[in-house]
Amino acid sequence: MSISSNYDARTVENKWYDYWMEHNFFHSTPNEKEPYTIVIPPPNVTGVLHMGHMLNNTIQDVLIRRARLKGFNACWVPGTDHASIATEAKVVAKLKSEGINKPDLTREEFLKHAWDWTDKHGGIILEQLKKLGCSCDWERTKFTLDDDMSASVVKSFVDLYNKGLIYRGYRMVNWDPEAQTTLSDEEVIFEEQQGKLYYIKYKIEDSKDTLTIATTRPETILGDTAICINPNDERFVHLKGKKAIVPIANRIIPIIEDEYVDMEFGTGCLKVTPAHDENDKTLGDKHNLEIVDILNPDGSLNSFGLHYEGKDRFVVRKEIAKELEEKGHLLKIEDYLNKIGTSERTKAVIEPRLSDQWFLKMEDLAKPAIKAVLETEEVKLFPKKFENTYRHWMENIRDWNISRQLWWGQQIPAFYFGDGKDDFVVAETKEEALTPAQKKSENPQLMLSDLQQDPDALDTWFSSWLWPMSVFDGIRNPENKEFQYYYPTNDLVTGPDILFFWVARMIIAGYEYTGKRPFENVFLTGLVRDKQRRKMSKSLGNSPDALGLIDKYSADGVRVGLLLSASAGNDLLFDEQLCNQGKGFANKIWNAFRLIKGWEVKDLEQPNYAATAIEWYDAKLQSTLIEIEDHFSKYRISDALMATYKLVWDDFCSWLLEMAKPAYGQPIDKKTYEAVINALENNLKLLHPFMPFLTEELWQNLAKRSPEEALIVSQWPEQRAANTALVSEFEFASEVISGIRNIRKEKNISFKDTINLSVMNAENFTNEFDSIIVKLCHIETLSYVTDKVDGALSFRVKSNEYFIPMAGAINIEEELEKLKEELKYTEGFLKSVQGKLANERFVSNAPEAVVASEKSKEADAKAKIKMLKESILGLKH
RNA sequence: GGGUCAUUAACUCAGUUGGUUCAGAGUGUCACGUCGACAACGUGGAAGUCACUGGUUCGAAUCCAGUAUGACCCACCA
Repeated sequence: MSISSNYDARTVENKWYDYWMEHNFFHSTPNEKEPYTIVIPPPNVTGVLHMGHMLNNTIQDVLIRRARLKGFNACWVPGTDHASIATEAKVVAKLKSEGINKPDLTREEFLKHAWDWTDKHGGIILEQLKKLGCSCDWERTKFTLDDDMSASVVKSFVDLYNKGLIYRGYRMVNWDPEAQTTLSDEEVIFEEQQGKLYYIKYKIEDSKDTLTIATTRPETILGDTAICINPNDERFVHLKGKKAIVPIANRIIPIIEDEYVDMEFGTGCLKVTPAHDENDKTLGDKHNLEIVDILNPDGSLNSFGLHYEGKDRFVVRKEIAKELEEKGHLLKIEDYLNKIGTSERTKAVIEPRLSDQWFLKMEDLAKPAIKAVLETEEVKLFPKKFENTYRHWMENIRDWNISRQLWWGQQIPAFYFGDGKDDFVVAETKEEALTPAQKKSENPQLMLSDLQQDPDALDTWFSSWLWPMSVFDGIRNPENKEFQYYYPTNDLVTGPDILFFWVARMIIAGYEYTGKRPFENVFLTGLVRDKQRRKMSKSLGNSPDALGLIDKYSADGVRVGLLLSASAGNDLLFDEQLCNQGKGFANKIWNAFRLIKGWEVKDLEQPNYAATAIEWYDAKLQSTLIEIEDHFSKYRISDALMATYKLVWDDFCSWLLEMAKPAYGQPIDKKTYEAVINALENNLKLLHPFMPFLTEELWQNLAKRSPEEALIVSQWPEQRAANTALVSEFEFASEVISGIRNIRKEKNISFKDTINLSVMNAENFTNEFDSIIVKLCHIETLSYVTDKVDGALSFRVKSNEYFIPMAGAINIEEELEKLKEELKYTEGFLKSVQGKLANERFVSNAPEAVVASEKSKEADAKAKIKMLKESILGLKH
């Protein structure tokens, strides 16, 4: 038989994914087993896989596959998000490229286009996740705009409204002039930008006096309705009670007084534009100022902009500065660095704008969610440092603007029957709205056709905050069997960038609707960056093509590469090189398999070395299992992988296989063979969550297996007490082996030549490993001696001394030098230990165990010094 | 402006409540080795005043204070 020395992942990966699907291994239904549930952070329905998705979905798959192996009923619910603003923007742009303007379409026509777009591009990302090996329960795939999901959202809106938590208010909101919708505070990203501060001179009515204000947005003077000064500012006493004239507009506005004005900043005079600034709005309300809104929804000026009407705000800014200058109103312009709010999605500069919107009161809702994370720890964040961020946001939470001037999303279930401020009712459907509307309007003749539904849609996050519940229909039908079984879910894996958008709100919704946490553990992955620490982004072009990587390095290789760099809680610097390491690892395992498969098995006596090797490996596996378990419990996925990596590469391949393998061309005994196969199978189980494809391939190649015996549904190795004594004895033996290898290296003794070894066993070390030492170091005879061997190369492990007789090869000077070095070091070490022990405060204050260990160090060092001195004397003679 | 976190080998990171033989890993690098699973390999080596300055302690990478640098979060200063 011949097996290629290169592992061919491509055909293998497709084959096993199909096999798993065919046998329905990803599908879960409630049963008597304990559930382990993850709901996917739903990616944008029309998005494509990027590195961030690859990372967090690989982690989820690792967790799910491990849980499956550990005997849980593992259920990973996949799905996509309708991403209202992002998707609507894409559809609008696409229509525009076809010469269609959104305002020319009816809602129904537009939605038809949007659904066409979604059907065409939707779900591509889910197909890509399959290539990555994700074992999602595809039968449960959900979309946030599915009928049942939307019904849940509408139901919760009505419910929260009836509880008095949702209200409609005329407020200052964040306006995105490009998408022409409002945004929640969280969707506004502040960016530092180099701007200018314009100093503008205003005339005072019936006076020759002037005053100067400073502003970064000179176009807004057209919306000024007052000038504000600090009442304590002595510089402006003469202005009190006077009126100022707005340049260009020549409107007369009052000069008001308020301590809000910072006398130190700018000129000490503040222009008040209540329509375009939140603070000014507050001032305006306080002083009953007029509100002059100068902007159209698209960011151009309206009729209050006078001759600038129809021009964009940024164009006007330049032109009005020029006009002010020409008319002598502009004193100076300074460079000024300030923070500008921009839209998270469209990047457009946000305008504060007054409008009627829907809000959700957050303060009381947040309380149980604060408690769960910070007090009871019912919900745990990993890494823990995010608890501070969470606390800060939650304790300063503001009401959530949930309405969007978009069509793509759940339409707000509010129905208007008149033009008055309160002429509406909230109900799940228009039909249900009718009776209450008739009552409220005191008009029993009111008909369905008289009701107008609010045109706005809900914020996407107002649907995804229900996700862990709504995917199991827990909002509409909380008593259903599935919801009762799968909820609360176990782990949530997502990025810290949506901690507020999504995670915190899910916790809030979970407690509000079920009184329970939505999940127990939140693992916040780092952001994927490139080697220069830059964020991966489309515009920088530094984000590798996900599928291209899989094609190049195999899905297993990419998974390993990503996880190797994903240390807990840190951003990860992605380096393609690591995927290559993953690919190399797969090849290493493949070749170990090849070696084993190539052995001829016979009914032979098991050699001593093999028996010992196998016993040791079993102990090593057990101690590693404990270590892996610990890493997983702390979500240190990369450490768990590294522990597995070392177990397989170093302990299994480099040690066990070298120890157990028969001489070239010789057969192997059955007992050893079976034990090695068993060891390999255990390794495959540990590796499976990280490298599902390769491991299933080898598993199925090792034996003929029925579908029920597939690796994906096998059992995680049983954990027993580890024989730690054996593990540490082996470490001693491995030091002996290294010592011998070192000497071979230094003296250029080829591995093909046999050598002899004499041991002066001062440590009384077990001879259990002798047969292994003989085998791995190609030793002719191993003997124990009580006296030093003359004319031999030597090395020491603790106070044991090892001799390799080598006529003519000994350089006395060199050997002496080596011994002296070791002596010098050991003496220095002894001195420091004795120093500690001579310190009475140490002896009396330090714990007993620490003192005892120092004493044994002292004894060891003394023994070694004695031995070294004897050796030096021996050589000198 | 407020806050959080970081700073350990060339790179990426571990280092649990201060205390086992002079601080560990992976990668990279260097030397040697192509033979018998694998050169995507094997064996071995080099490489760190634990950012800096003080302090607490018998003992500090670990605790405290300050400084520097960086990252992130929050915030309405015109």
